[in-house]
Amino acid sequence: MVRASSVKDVAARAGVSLGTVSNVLNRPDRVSPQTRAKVEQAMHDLGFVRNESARQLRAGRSRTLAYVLLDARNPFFTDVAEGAERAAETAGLSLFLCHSDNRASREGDYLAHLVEQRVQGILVTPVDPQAAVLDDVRRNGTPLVIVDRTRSDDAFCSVAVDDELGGRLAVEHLIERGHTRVAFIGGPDTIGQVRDRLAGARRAWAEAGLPDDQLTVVPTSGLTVVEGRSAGERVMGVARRRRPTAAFCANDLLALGLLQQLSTSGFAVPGDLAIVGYDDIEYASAAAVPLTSVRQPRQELGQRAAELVLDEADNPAHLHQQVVFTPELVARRSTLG
Amino acid sequence: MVRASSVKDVAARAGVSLGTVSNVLNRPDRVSPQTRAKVEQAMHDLGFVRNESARQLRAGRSRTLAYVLLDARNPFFTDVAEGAERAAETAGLSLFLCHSDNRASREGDYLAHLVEQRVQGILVTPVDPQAAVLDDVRRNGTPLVIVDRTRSDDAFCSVAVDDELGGRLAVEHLIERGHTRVAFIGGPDTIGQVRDRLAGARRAWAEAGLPDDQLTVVPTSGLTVVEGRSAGERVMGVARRRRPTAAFCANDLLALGLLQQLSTSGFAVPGDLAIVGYDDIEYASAAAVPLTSVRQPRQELGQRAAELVLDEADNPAHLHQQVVFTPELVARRSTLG
DNA sequence: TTGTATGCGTTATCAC
DNA sequence: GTGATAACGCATACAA
Repeated sequence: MVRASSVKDVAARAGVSLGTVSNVLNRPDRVSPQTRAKVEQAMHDLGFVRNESARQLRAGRSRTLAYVLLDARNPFFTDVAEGAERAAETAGLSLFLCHSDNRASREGDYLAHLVEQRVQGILVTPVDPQAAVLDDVRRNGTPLVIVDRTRSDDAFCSVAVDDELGGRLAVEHLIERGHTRVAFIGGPDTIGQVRDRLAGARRAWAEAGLPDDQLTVVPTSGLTVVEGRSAGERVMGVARRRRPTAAFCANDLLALGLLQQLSTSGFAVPGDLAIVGYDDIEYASAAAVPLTSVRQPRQELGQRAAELVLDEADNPAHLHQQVVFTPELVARRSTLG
Repeated sequence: MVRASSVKDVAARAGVSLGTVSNVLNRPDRVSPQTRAKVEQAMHDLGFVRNESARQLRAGRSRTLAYVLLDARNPFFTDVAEGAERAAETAGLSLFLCHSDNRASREGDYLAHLVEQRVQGILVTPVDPQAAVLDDVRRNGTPLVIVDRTRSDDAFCSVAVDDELGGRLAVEHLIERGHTRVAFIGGPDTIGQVRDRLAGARRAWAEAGLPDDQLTVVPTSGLTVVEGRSAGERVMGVARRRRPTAAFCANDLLALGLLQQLSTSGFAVPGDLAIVGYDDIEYASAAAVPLTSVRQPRQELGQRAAELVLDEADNPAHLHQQVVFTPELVARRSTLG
């Protein structure tokens, strides 16, 4: 096909005016059945497809949302995306995914492009929630919602999950199961999520009246399977009578690595060490010993974010809000034996 | 911000004509430094952002590519996307990801929207490579490349990996390691990839002069961890002297499930059963026993696909081509002991 | 019911 | 070096 055909071409072929073709497209009831048939035939013959750019230029707004995410490989984000997708579908919009791959430059490129495209709204899990690029988007009038991060000011809507509560839930569960020596495995503490989960854990520990030094921190340099294995070696290297009887991992990948290391070394889970993970990714329940984990309402997170961005786009009286979801503990064999 | 500002607004504020503003944007060398400074100042003051729709309407083409993929949760596809992303970045384009989630209807919606947007090109791993929706895209003049699937006709460019060769590599490796009773684990055989990998395995088996009935097929109803575990129970339930000494799994998730089942039941890998997986996903090398696996050049797949779609968009003499990449066996402890 | 004219924001061509 | 103007494809207000 040399050139896509336009309403003008359709009009010519159907022997009607350009306005009539437009009416067939947008107010078919105002067109007589015969004329409509003629026009539709012509559209079919020519393989006519609306030009969205022209439409959008005229309408002043587009029919798409976008989610700029940090890591497409992390099931957490794809689940969030799934929730956003559903909300978009309901609103008759398309959702495009943009993978920043944790790189600020790529995130910036995407945001700039999306603003130029005049998308209806942007969801973003930013590399840095404080970064000025986000304010630039706002200045240019594109609605934006921050997902799974929060920002000190309230210049944007945001949706997140209460990580401190998540940490608390994990540790309270372990305390209930009778553990009095627990390891927190996670890091680096530059990650806000890690800090908050640990803070919640500590608070629960203190409230139970347990001595500070029996909740030990085993730092990792990342939230990966490999780091989990290495942490496992450190934890199990401790003399038995001083060794923790349970571990709370800052995410499931760490927990899976830990689990692997233990079974390789002949330790029993939860007999020698009980384990709680975080995120409840699919692999958590599919692990050799199904993992107890803290579940975040991922799809709801995405769905709510999309709803907020649409409200900001449509509702002149829109007010920014910070939505915080409640996590939930899912108990499985790794703590229940 | 009530309304985004346009070149006209900028021109008014800078006290120049609209054409000059355009020159500043597109041919800055034709504008005197003073004028340019004035205009740039005005753009800054107003927070001017180019309207991509108008630009695109004028130019007749957009500056984006899209990849419509089946399953954002599968690391295979996200790696393909990563490769495409790199190629897009090199060409100064943005790549949008569209997640069809294996649903033909959503795939259709996305394709329609992308055609209306007049994107420069579409990469797609389709639910059904033969489906007519793909031809519709072509009829409307949007370049399209099929990724990781092939089609009987050659109406499109496609990039894929030689699955039959992959199956052959896996089985040849096991034969070299001295195995003479092997299980192929995978299914359902409605999936072309599964059929091809098995076909390759059978061919290698026959060429080695081994008896047909010593390559047994253990069917699964999906390519998941859970299915892998259940297959493990079936394989290891066989009396020892008739039991396979090695298994070739149609993908890594199956292999991981199998591995879990074995270690839970006290079997040794590769001592009691050697395992070869397929895809070489990240978790394969991070498994308790690192997995031997067949690696596909995922990023190259995406990169090449993007290059092909750009060639189709730019080059009038473009010819469709079917690119088939060669897989590679990565040997690790699960077969080497 | 159908046709005509206008403008959305940008770019490029052509005078000045 | 700068400014006026037409065109991209569509949707709408209005005229016929």
